[in-house]
This record gives sequence, structure tokens and C-alpha cells, in this order.
Amino acid sequence: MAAEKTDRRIQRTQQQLQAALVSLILEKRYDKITVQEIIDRANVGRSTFYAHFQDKEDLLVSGFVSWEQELHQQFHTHAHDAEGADHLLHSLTFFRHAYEHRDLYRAMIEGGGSDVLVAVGRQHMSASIKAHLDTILADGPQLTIPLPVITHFLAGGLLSLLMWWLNSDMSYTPEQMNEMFCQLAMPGVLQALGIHDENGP
Amino acid sequence: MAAEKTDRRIQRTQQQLQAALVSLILEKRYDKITVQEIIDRANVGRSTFYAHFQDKEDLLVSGFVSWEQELHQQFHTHAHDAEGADHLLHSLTFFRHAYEHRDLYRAMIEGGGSDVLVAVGRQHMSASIKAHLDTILADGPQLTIPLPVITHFLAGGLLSLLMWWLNSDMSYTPEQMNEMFCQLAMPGVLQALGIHDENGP
Amino acid sequence: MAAEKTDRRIQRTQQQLQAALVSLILEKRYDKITVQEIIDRANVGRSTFYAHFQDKEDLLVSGFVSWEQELHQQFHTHAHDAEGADHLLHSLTFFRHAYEHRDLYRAMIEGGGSDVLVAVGRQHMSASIKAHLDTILADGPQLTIPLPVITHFLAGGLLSLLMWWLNSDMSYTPEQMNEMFCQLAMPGVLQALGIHDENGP
Amino acid sequence: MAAEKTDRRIQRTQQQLQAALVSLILEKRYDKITVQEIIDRANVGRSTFYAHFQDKEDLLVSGFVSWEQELHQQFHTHAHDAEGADHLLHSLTFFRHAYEHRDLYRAMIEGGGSDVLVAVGRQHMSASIKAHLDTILADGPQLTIPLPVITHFLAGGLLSLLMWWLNSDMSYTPEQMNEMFCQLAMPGVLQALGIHDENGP
DNA sequence: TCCTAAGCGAGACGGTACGTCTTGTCTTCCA
DNA sequence: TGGAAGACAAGACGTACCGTCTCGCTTAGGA
Repeated sequence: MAAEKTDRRIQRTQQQLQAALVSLILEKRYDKITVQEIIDRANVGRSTFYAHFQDKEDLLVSGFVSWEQELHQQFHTHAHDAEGADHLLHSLTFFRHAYEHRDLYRAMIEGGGSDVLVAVGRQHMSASIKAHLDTILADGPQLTIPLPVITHFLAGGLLSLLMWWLNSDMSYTPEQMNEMFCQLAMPGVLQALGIHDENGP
Repeated sequence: MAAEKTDRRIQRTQQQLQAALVSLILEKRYDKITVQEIIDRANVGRSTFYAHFQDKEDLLVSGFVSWEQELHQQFHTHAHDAEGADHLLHSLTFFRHAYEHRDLYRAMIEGGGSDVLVAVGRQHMSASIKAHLDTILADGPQLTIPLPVITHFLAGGLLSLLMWWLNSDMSYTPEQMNEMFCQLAMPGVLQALGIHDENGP
Repeated sequence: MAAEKTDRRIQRTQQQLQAALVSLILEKRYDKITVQEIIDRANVGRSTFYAHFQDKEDLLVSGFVSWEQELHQQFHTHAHDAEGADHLLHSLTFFRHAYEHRDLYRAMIEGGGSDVLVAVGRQHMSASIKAHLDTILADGPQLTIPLPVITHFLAGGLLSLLMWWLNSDMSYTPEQMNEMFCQLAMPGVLQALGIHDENGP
Repeated sequence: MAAEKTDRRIQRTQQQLQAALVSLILEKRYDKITVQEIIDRANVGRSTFYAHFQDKEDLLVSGFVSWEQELHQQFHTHAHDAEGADHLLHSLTFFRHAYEHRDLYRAMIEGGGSDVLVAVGRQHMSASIKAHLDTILADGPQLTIPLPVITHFLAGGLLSLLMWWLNSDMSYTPEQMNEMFCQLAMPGVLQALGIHDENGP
């Protein structure tokens, strides 16, 4: 069909733009990157850029769909790696993903583009965590603390740890980070969920 | 003395600028506020603005020193209000302060100025938390988790909760929020610190 | 061709700017005219202005090319009007042109923009005068005075007379002014050129 | 008396400012010189500057009074040096004065301060020339050309020659310049004045 | 095979805000 | 009390981006 071919051209343009943005982010602060620089590197006309994206930020978040897909896929891939408390959160996936793409993550954090990233990340994490907890809590809703409070607490703690880790020299492995995160977070969460920690005293 | 009088004039100008910025933040998104608008409202010349502050953001953070002083003072004021686990963190102070100034906090969060605020806030919280833990841990350093990890985890969780609370309808009291935060955070933290929870099972 | 269309747009913008400047000069002192006022009147963006011209003065002199072309054309148009001594200088053209555009000339003189104008005018006059003398002197170079001295003397005297005339009530006609100028200037010049005045004593 | 001392102080301040301006003019373009630079070099407060002079230009022309006095004095000093036609104009004085202070003259011309200088100079010259002609013409007013026309023509020609000379390498002596100027200007002028050139053909 | 509409590059443009610069006024202190 | 010091309001400057636009070229699917 015509649409398919057309779509292919469009897709190619969009990918060029996304790639250009990523490569620029690795070079300089995100908030110092100009639309002009992006389209220059992508070999794309100015109007073409605005035909596809509202603005620079729109282009940025557009790249997150693949990011989310990749994360989501890793969730399922490593679904059975989860051991102990982590099966509640799949937090290891975040640490692993951040480790693999640490260059980009770091660049985003110190480049000022992290607001959007953090917002999206928080959103995603909260949803992901909530989804997990939902399945677990289907049977008994004996919550002493509202669910949103728990999810936001966890997302915030996780993100904060992630950012500290990325800003440090990353001397810990993703697994170590996750282990520490779970040690810190799980006791309180399990208690709030009314779940007896089977490894408890 | 000459210096004193001069200082007084300078201080007055700076305060006018800070006040103008705050009043503008309460009206519109921070990142849509113009230097021109600020100086118009403050009845100040353009060059005067740049004589005192590098840019809009500099003016913003300059306002945080009083903010920090106010927080610090509240720490000591309410030092003995702390009960139970909270004496570790003084987290209640944050919730209370946010509640009192919820208009400004909210405006900052949704106005795009929160990056700086959050960064500064995180810094401050980490330091504050670390200070508290330091005094506690003076005797026995039996940490299973590095201190920075703990403080960043706590600061992130606290900030995240704070932001969720401010974005919601704030149907909980500061005390309730703090109670929930402590329930979620303390078990893991106490365990990490090697402290036996006296209220534990 | 694409280039032609583009050129046309650019030309139009430049003409709008030049027209705006001229109309403003007729209203207020040149040196009190703001770039902002120019672009407002020309319905042009600030950056567009600076894309075409370095600054206000650049725009001003850019208008002189058409001014020079017009002058040059009048030289040839009235080439045969010249009678007597004037055929040496074509000075009548200057007086006539100034008379036709006396509003603009006057505005420029009292508006502070005359420096540039005078400089350009002097340049042009010197060149024009020199060109005429060159053709005449092709045969015999029996000069008692260097040519540049003669041309600058003439250009200065002519310009000075022009400005006095414009600043006065212009009760003389261009022809009268030119007649007086020639009476004052020619005797000395002819002598310096080693030319016997056929109308001599 | 106190007043005297005060007056002396005031004079001293004004002279400091004038000296500072002159020394700056010799270093950089007049129109790029800042009030700040002037008062810095003169070791004078900003308000003091504005207490004495309206603005930079006012300070500049204030320096011309001594300039005029000096010129005027030279007129009388060299009154009897004048030989031949020059006794009409005393133009030699201008060339000599310009030669003596060629550094400052040149700086003014290329520095953009020449407008004022030229305007003042033209004024002065016209007056000076007119004064001379007046005495000469007291007896017979048989003018074929109005006096202002003559004076402005002469002033313009003289100034123009002066500027060309200053901009060139000044390979001619003041006397040579004056000689050429008189050769060019006098024939026409004498004729206009109805004076028979005794050295004529 | 040709044709026609969409995608596209190129870049001019209007507009907004920036941070810098200079001016002339005003206030405060010192000698 | 006059002058030095310098903070200040005012506002123009030239720069940097933005998002919109107009213009032809290319190109691929439907005629």
C-alpha cells in the first residue's frame, strides 16, 4: 500500500532525528542543544522537524516509547530471575537497564533533560510497581497505607538511588544496588501490605 | 557607616526582586516568567537586576537561603516534638513547612522551577538526614549499607511523597504524611543501621 | 528559478526597511531613531533586520546606492544642459537633486546622519569631479596644483554651499546657486588647470 | 577668599576632565569613549562630571574655547606675515595650527568627533572670513554674490582641504597648502568682490 | 509510462527574550 | 558644603532561538 511506503519515509526521518538528538546529548548538555543543531546533524529541513514533533522535548519523549518497550521486554525476560523480595518490584530491571545505557542516562541527568525523564520514569515506575502490587493484593486488601503513597515512595527512593549511583563512579553492580534498595525498602513495604516477611526474625 | 547604608539599599533591591519573583510564581509558570516582568514588578532597572543576580535562576536559588534558614530554625523549634522513629529524620518538619507554604511549593512544582528546587532540596535533606544519623551512629558503625545510599534513598522517597502530596488535594495532614513515611522508611533503615526496633514484633 | 523568487523576497524586505527609515527621518532626528521603530514600521522582525544590515547606519548608507544611481543618471540626462564652465563639474546636478529631495536632505543634515552622508557625498563628488577633469586633461597635464587638492577643494566648497542653502530658506533656485558656485570656483580652477577662460577679461 | 579657592578647584576639575578626554581621543575613536572612562582617567566622580558638563560633547566643545583663543591670538601674531591674497583670509593660520596639533586633529577626524569640530570650525571660519571681508568691503559694497555664499564656500573648501591634508601623509607644508588654497579660491572671490587682482594678467 | 500529490531541504521571516552597555539622576558619605 | 563613590532606572543594543512560512525539488503510487 501507498501508506506503508510513505510511512517508511516518515519513520526514517523520525529515526534520524531521534538518533541525532541522542548523539548530541552524549556530547553536550541537553538544554544547550538547539533545534538547528539537531536538524543539521539529521540532514533534515527545519519545517520537517516541526512537521513531526512539537518541539525538542517532544522529540525527546518520543524516544522513550522504545525505551519503555525495551524495559517492558526486560521485565518479562527476567521475570524469573527475580528472587526473594524483588519479585515484588522488578527493580533490578531498572538498575540493569541504567547500567547498560549509563552513558545516555548520565548525560540526561546532568544535561537538564532529566526533569522530563524523571517525570516519565517516575510515572512508569509507579505504574509498574502498582501493577505488581495489584496482582499480589488481589486476594487481601489489608492495606495500612494507601497504595499511591507506597508506589510514589518506592519510585522516588528508587530513582534517587539510581541518580546517586549514576553520578557516582558506579562502583557497585546493578545487583548490589538492587539488593541494597530492597533491604531498605522492603521491610516497610511488606509491613504496610500486611505481609509477613517469610525471611523475618 | 557608608557601607551599612549602602548595604541596606542593596538588600532592599534584592528583596524587592525576590518578592516580585515569588508573587509572579504564584501567578504563572516559573519558566514562562520573564526578566522584564520581574524587574517591572520590582520597580528595578534591567542592569540593576543583572548587577545582583546572574539570571532568573540565580535569583530563585538566592531565595532559598532564607528558606533553608527557616527550615533549620524549625528543626530546632520542633526538636522535642519528634516522637518515636521520627527523631531520626525530623521528616515532619519538611511536611509541615511544605504545608504552610503549599501555594509556593505547588507553583514551583508545576512551573518547571522544581528542578533546581528539588536538587537543592535533595541536597539539603541528604545533609540534614546524614547529620542526624551521624550523631546516632557515633557509637556503633555497624552499617550493612553505605550511608550515602541510605540518605539518598530517604531523601528521594521523602521528596517523592512530598510532591505527590502537593499535587494531590492534600487531604492528609502533615502528621499523617509523616507517619506513613516513617512506617515505610524506618523498618528498612533501622535494620540497615543495625538498630533493633523496640516496637518490633 | 528559486533564487530569483528568494531574491525578490529579500529585496522587498530591504526596501521596506529603507522606506521605513526614510519616513522616520522625515519625522524625527536620525540619531534618535531606534532600530525597534524601524522594524516596527517596516513590519519586520528584529533578527531579519540584523540579517540584512549591520546596524542603523548600514541601512542608511545602503539607501545611497540608489541615490548614487539616480544622481548618475541625472548626470547623463542633463549632460547637454551644462553650459559654460559648468560642463566641467556638472555641479548643477547636485543642486537640482538636493532641491528635489530637500525634505530628506534637510532632515539628514539636522538629524545627525549627515556625517555619513557628507562622507559618502564628498567621496562621490570627488570621484565625479575627478572623472570629468580626467577626460579634459587627457591631452595636456600642465597642472600647477595636484588633482586631489583641486577635487577636494571643489567638493568641500560645493557641499558647504549645499548645506548652507538647505539650512537657509532656499530662496535661490538651483540654477542660481550653481551659477554662484561656478563664479566662485571656476576662475581659480581653470587657472590651475592651465586653461584659458575663453570668456576671460 | 573661599570663593576663589572653590573656583580654582572647579577649574582644576574641569581641566582634568578636558585633559582626560584629549588623552583618550588620542588613543581611541571619540565616539567609542565612555563617560565612565573619562571620569576614571580624570579621577572624578560621575556626578561631578555632570555637575560641570551636560554630556561628553559639551566637554568636547568646552575645550574649543581655548582652541579659539589660541587661533585668534595667532591671527594677530601672524597678522603681518600675511602676504598677497592671504591677507584676505588668514587661512594660513588654520593650516599652521592644524599642522602643530595634527595628532589631535587627525584623531578627531577619524574618531567621529569631527562633526562637532567641523561644525564649530566652519562657524568660526565663516565668522573670521566675514570679519575680514567686512573691513575690506566697508567702502564699496559692489558684491555680485551674497556674502554668506562666499564665506561658506571658502570655509567649506578650506576645511575640506584641511581634512584631505590631515588624512594624507601631510607631505606638503602648511605654507604650500595655503598657497594652493589661495590660488584656487582667490580668483573667484576677488572677482565676486569686484576687486581687480593687481597680480592679474 | 507518465502524472500528481506528499514528503522534504532550504532558509527567510516575525517575534520574543536575553544579557550587555551606556546614559543621566540620585543618594550617601567624607573631607 | 562640594566632590567622590557608586547604586540605580531607563532603555537601546546586537544575539540567539523559536516556530511558522513559502518555495521548488524529489519521488513514488495510481492513472
